This record gives sequence, C-alpha cells and structure tokens, in this order.
Amino acid sequence: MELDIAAFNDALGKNAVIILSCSCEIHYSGRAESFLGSGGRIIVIKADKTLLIHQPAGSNPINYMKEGTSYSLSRNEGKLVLRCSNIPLKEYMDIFISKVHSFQQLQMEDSAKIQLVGSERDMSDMIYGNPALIEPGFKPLSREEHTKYGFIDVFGYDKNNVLVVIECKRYTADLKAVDQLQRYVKKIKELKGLVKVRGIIAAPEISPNTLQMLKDNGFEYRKISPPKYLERFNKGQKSLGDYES
Amino acid sequence: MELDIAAFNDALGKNAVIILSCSCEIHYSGRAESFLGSGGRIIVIKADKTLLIHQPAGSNPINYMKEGTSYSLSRNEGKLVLRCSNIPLKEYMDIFISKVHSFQQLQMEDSAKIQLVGSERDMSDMIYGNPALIEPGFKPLSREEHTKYGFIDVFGYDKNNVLVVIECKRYTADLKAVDQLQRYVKKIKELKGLVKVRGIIAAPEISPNTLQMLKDNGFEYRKISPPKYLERFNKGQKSLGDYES
DNA sequence: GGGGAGAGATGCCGC
DNA sequence: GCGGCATTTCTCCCC
Repeated sequence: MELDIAAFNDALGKNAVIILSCSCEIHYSGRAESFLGSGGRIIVIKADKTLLIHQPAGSNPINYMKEGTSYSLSRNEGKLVLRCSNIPLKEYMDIFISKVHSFQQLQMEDSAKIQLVGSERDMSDMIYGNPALIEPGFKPLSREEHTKYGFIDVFGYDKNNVLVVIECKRYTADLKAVDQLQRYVKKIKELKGLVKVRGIIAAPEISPNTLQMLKDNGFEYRKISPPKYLERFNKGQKSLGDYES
Repeated sequence: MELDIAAFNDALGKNAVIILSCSCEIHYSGRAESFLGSGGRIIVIKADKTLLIHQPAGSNPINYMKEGTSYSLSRNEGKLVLRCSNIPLKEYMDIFISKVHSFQQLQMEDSAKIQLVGSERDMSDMIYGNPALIEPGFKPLSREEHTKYGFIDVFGYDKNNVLVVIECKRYTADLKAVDQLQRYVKKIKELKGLVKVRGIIAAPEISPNTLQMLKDNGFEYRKISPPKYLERFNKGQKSLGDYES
C-alpha cells in the first residue's frame, strides 16, 4: 500500500498512536551505533512520541527512541524515509522503508496505573511486619533506609543487640547481592565505629557460588519468598484460579 | 468492531503477528501478581507467541508474556476474554476485553541480525588492541576471561610486571562497578597468592562517590569512551550526518 | 538532573 | 538447564 505523508503528519499532530507495518532498514546513532538490514517490522509511535520497532519474534524492541522524539517522513527518489531525532539526548535514527504493509492511527486513552505485588519492597515490608521470619528476637529499626550508608532494605538489632543488615532479593540471590551487602556492612561499621555487624541475605534461592562467597564473608542466608497477596485473593475466583488446579 | 474468534485462532495457527487495539482490564499471576484497570491498549502477539501489551505512552510494555505462551480467546456472557498461559514458567494472564478497536494479522519475515557498535565488549577489544590507552608499558594477556574468578574484561601486566585487572563500563561507572572490580581483584590475589594486584576502571564518566570508593580501595580510574566505528562511517553520508551539523 | 538500586527485567554466552 | 553479567537497559525514588 501507499503511505500518505499528510495522514502520517496529521496523526503525529493529534498525538495519536501510530502503527506501521513495513519492510525497512534501520540506522541508529546515539549512545551506541547500530545497523539493521532489511526485514519485516512493526513500528509503533506512541502519543508521547516514543518509538518502538519490533521484529516478528522476541520480547524487546530491536530498535527504539525515547519519549519526545521528533519525526520527519519524506519520499526521496521514490523511497520513504522516516527520520527520527531526539536532540537533547543526541539520539538519531533513519528508517528506510521499502514496502508499507499497513498503516493505522489510534486515538487512545489510558489513565490506569498498574498494581503489582511481589516486589523486593513487599518482601522488606513483610519482614519488617514479621521479624521472626529472620530469627527469634530480631528487632527491625527501619526499612528502605535511604541514608548516606546506602539504601538498606531492612536494618535492625538481633537478640544480643548486634546490628543486622538485611538485603532482600525477590529472585535467586547472586554474587552482586553479596557485593551489595558487603558494601553496606562495611560502611556501617566505619560510620558507627563497630567491629561486629551481621549481614543477611533473604531470598527464595541462592546460587552455590553465592552461598560460598556469603559464608566466606561471615554472612548468612535466610530462605524467604516474596509475598503475593493478589494470588491469595485470586484463589477464590474463577479467572486465574483455573490454571492452578 | 466485532472480533472474529475463528480469525484470531487462524492467525495464531499460522504464526502470524497479531495486533489488537482495544479497551481491556488485565490480571497477571506468575513471578509476581498484577492488576491493571480498564484503559486503551495495543496488544501484540508475535510469531513466537510472545505477548506485549502497550499503553499509549512509555517505552516498556505494561504487561507481557514470554515466548511460547498459549492463548485461548472466548466470549463469556457477551464479554471477550483472552486467557494466556505459560505452563513451564507458571505464568498466567487474563485479559478482559470490553471494546475492540481494531484487529490485524500480519505474515512477516525478518532474518536480519542487528549490528551494534559501542558495547563494553568493543571497549575491551579496543584496549586490548591499543594497550597504551591504559598506560605506557601495559601488556594485556586476555580479554573477556570467563574463569571461575569472574568474567574479567581485560587482564594483563604493567611495566613493572604487576598484575592489572581492568573493568570496562560503557556509561558512567557506579558503585557496583567498584564492587565487581574489588571481587575480581580479591579472588585473583587469593588464587595466585599475590599481595599486590592493581585494579582499574575504564569508563567515559565516573560518579563522585564512586571515585571516592575507588580511591579508598586503592584502585584507579581511566577516562575512556567506547568506540563508535559506525558513527565515523556515517559522517561521510548524508543520512545520519545531517543531524550532527 | 544526577545518583543509586530494583525489575514479572531481557538477552547473551559459557559450562 | 543454571550462572554470571551487559543492556542504546528502563523505571522509580530521593537528593
């Protein structure tokens, strides 16, 4: 099909969502540089002028531009070229379109915000509200502490009044989690002038190397999973519950 | 518009790319749990059965399902429901569609692979090929060393035959970069029985705190940017060069 | 806007 | 498959 440049510009001006399926070739220059040879793609320009280019498979866009990008569609010697530029970010893209399969513009509204449960923050809240999950006598002082020591998930005293730093991970704890814990514990020792500060990783799983490194540093592991309140809620419903039988 | 369930299933069977714009409500349950109230969205199901749901603004999909997901579209009491399940991953989604704005199926081919320049790997290659970028007399031994110590970007000897570990970052080096360097240097000292091993971060920028922590640990910083060969190539062309004037 | 850290991160590569 | 790590990461929060 033919793509009407005026219709495209009209859609841009109305902050419509544009969906273009086409064969194209892509040059990108910005934080890095890339080239993608010809193939079938879906190009989406959103109301906020975000650009996404998707191949027929895979989760991530193969190329993209951020919010606030400017677009200029032109026909040069019979070929369609979509030039994209984000001056403040110094990001540029040229899309050379050889064949347009479809063009669509949509006026859509969506003010809904997602509610998500099961994050690391939910884990630290759970531990804060139920400190026995760590051990008897654990007394949490704060959570998500954004201080100069670092951003500590949970921070408290054990039954012997020894300071405890807890790093939560919602997934398998890896070497980087120990790095982080180590950095926090070291900073706190320095700032408080303490010799003994305990470090604990709370996570549903931990890799063998990570457990080794944890022990080598005198730290501890607690097997704790993030809460999923909505899951419990859904168990009483037909919709998602069906899958769990 | 009305959505033809048979046409939808036909598109799925042909591994077409499906694009559906609609108003819908979304429940997700898997690694976490989420709920998203009604609003206008674009739903894409790719040839590999990846699902993406986009709101009219923002880079990232608000909900998604991974490759290999199964779909079942049905009409219950006049309402359209798209049930998505990925049994091996224990991920499930229910999409309650209140209004269909458009439906499209596309047969597309794309075997092109992206060429990208300016990655961390390109940086380590550049240093390996031009060791003077670090300092006179630096002799690199290997790059991207995948050993049990960790994955060291560049590894070599200085002019005094002291071992040097270099960690490259394509962007501003942060505290985690020092964590990583520290971990590598420590492991190498242990395994080789060395007292002195130098650690260097090579990055275009470094945050003040990071530089402080780097120095506190006796490590060094080299201001080096990742290479961008394609940019140089494009300077001679009209396309991307236009923007740089 | 920069810094610091999480993410339903994803993707890549190596074992 | 898991492990370890980069990413044009993106997003959020706080200073």
